[in-house]
Amino acid sequence: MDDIRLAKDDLRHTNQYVEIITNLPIDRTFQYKVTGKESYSPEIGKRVYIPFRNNKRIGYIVAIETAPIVAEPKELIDIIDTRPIFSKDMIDLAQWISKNYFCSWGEALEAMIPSVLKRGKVSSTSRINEYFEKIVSVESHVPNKEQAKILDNIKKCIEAKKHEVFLLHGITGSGKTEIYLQAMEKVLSLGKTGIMLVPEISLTPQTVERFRSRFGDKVAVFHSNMLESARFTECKKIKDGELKIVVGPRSAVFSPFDNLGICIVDEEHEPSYKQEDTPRYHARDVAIERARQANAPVILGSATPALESYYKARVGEYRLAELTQRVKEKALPKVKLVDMRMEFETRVGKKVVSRILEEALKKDIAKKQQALIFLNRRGFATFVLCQKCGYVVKCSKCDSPMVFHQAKKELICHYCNKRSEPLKICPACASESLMYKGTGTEKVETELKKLLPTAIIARMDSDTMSKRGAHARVLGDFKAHKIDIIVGTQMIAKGLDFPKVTQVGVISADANLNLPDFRSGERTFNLITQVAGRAGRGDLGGEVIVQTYTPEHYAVKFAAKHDYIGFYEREIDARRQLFFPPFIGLVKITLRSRNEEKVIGTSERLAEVLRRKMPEYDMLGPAPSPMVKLRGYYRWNILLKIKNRVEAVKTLKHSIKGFRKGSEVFMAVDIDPMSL
DNA sequence: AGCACGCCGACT
DNA sequence: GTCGGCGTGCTC
Repeated sequence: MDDIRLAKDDLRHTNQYVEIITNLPIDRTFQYKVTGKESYSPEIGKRVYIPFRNNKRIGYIVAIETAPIVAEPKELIDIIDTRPIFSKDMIDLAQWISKNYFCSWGEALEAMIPSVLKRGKVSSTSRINEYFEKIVSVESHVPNKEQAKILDNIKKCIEAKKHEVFLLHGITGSGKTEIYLQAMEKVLSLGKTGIMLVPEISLTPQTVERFRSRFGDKVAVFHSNMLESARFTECKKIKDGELKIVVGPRSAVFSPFDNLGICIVDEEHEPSYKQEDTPRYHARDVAIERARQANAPVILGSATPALESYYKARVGEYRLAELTQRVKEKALPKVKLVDMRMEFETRVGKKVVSRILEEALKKDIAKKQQALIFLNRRGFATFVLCQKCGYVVKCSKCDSPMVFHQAKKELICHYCNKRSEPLKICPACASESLMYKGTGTEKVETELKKLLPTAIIARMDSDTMSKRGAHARVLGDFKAHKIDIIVGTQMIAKGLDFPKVTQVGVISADANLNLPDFRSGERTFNLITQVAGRAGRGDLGGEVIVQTYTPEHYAVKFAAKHDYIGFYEREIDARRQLFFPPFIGLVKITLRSRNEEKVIGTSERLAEVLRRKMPEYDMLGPAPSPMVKLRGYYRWNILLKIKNRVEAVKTLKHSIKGFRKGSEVFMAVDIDPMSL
C-alpha cells in the first residue's frame, strides 16, 4: 500500500516550484511545489489556489523555479487559469506601485483586476461586441502650426519607441483633444494600443464623444460606475485584441494591453486621479511608469497643470508643449471681480447676488442669452448659529456644521449624510435666537427667482441630480434653451460647452481659500479658471463675474487675468519657501478611532517610534485632522516630509512593521496626499 | 491581515 | 490556583 502511494507521488513529481504572492499586506512571496496534477500548466500571471495556514486562498504566480528554496514547500491546490491574467509587465508595475505607495505587492496586483477574478471566477470566452454601436469614423482636422509641431514630436517618440512625458499646457479651446486624437491615430496605424485617462466620464462627455466618433468600435469607454460584468467583458476584448483604445477613469490605467503605444492623461491636475483607499496610487504617475516600461510617450494635458507637473517641465524632466492660441481665435471671456466687502458696506440688507451680477444677468436674459451661476455648496443655509451664545449646530458624528436644506426641510451633514429636524430653540442656551446663515445653491436659486421672475432657472447639484437621467435632461433642456440660467455646484464647472452662455457668475470665489491646506490657492485658481471657461464659447462673447471677499489674493487675481504662468511663479515661490511639494514629498499618516484618547495616545506612540527610527525625516504633528471627527471616528494626522519616495516607503514599512496600533485604532498611510 | 503563542493581572 | 488581556512572530 505504502509502496503504491510512493510510486504515484514519484510519477507526479515535476521539479517545478512557483513563487506566489497573495493579497496579504506582506511584501514577500511564498514558494509552492507544482505536482503536475493541477488543471493547467504553471505560467507567470496565472491564479492558483494555495494552502495557507489552515486555509485555502488565492495567489498569483510571479516566478517559476526548478529548485526549492525552503525546506518543505507545500503543494499547490490547483491552477485556476488556462491563460495568464497578468503579463510580466503588469506584475512588475504592481511591484513598482508597492514600492512607491504604502501597499503590498499583492494589494497592488489585485487593484488591477475586476473583483470577480479575485474570488476565483473562471474567465469564459468573450462574447461578440454588443456594447458599442458602430459609428462612422470622422475625418481628423488639419492641425494648426502649433499643434502640428507638438504632434510631430509626439509621433516621433511613438515611432522610435521613446519614452518621454509631454506636458501639454493649453487653455480650453486650444485644441488639446485634437492632439490626443491624432497621436492615437498614429498609435493605431502602427498596430499599437493606447490608454486615455479622464477624470470622470460624466464630466468630460464631449471628449469621450470625439473619441467614439473618431475610432468607432476600436475604443472602449469605461465608467467608474460601470457594471463589473461589462468591465470584465471589455478586459477580455482587450486581451483578445478586439479593442485598441480605452478611455476611462483612473482604473483604466490598468487596462491589460500589450504593445502599448501611448498613455494620455487629460486634465492631469484633477485630484480624482488619486485613489482614496488602498492602494492609494496616483493614476497619472502610474501611467507614466507604465509608459516607461513600454517605451511609450505620455501626454499630460491641462489648462491649469498641477504645480508639480509644471515644475517638472520647467526643470526638464518633462517636455513642455504649450498651446497659446485658441483654435477658433475667440478671445477669452473678460473676468470682473466684485469685492463683496464693499458690496455689503454700501448696500442695505444682505443679498447673495451682488448688484453688478444682478444687472448683468438682467441684460443677459433680455438679450435671450444664457448664464451659469456657480457655487460650490449645496443646500440653503450652510450653518445654524445661535445669536445669543454663539453655538453652531454640528453633526453628532462629524466635526462639521449641519446644513439646512429647504427642499427637504431638513438639516443634513454633508460628510456623513445624517439628517435631523430643523431646530427653533438653541440646544445650548435654550433661547429662540437661532439664525440660518451662510449660502448654498438653494438660496441662490431662490434669490435669483425673485430677482429675475421671468427667467427660467434650474439647479444642478447632487440633490437635484440624484435621479437617473436627470443630468442629461437638464443639460438637454439647457441646450434647447428651455432653461435660461443654471445654478450649480462643481458639476457645472467642467466640460460644459454651450455657445449661448455669455454670462458666468461665481457666487463666492474664496470658499476654499481659507482651508488649512497648502494647495488651497491652487484649487481656487483652477476652479475660477474652469468656471470662467464656460463663458463665451460661441460667437456672442462672454463675461465672468467673480464675487469675492479677497480680491487681493493672488489666486483670485491671476485667475481673473487668465494668467497661469503668473500664478505658477508666485505659488512655486511660496512652496519653495515653505518646503512643500514639488520641493519635497509628503506622507500623511491618519489614525482613527471611535475612542478619542486611544487615537491621541496611539498617534503619540507612533510619532515617537518614527522619530526614533526615521530621525532624518521632518515630522509635522501628530495633530488633529482638519476634520477631527468624521462619521463617528476621531482622526489624527502625522505628516512626514520626504526626499526620496521609494526609500521613504521602504523605511516607513519597516518602521511601522513593529508598531502595534491597538485593537480599536485604524491607520492609513497616504503617499503624496491630495489634501492634508 | 489573521492566528497562535506567551507572559502578567483580578477572579470563581 | 485559572481566565484573559494584548505584545510578538509567522505564514511556503
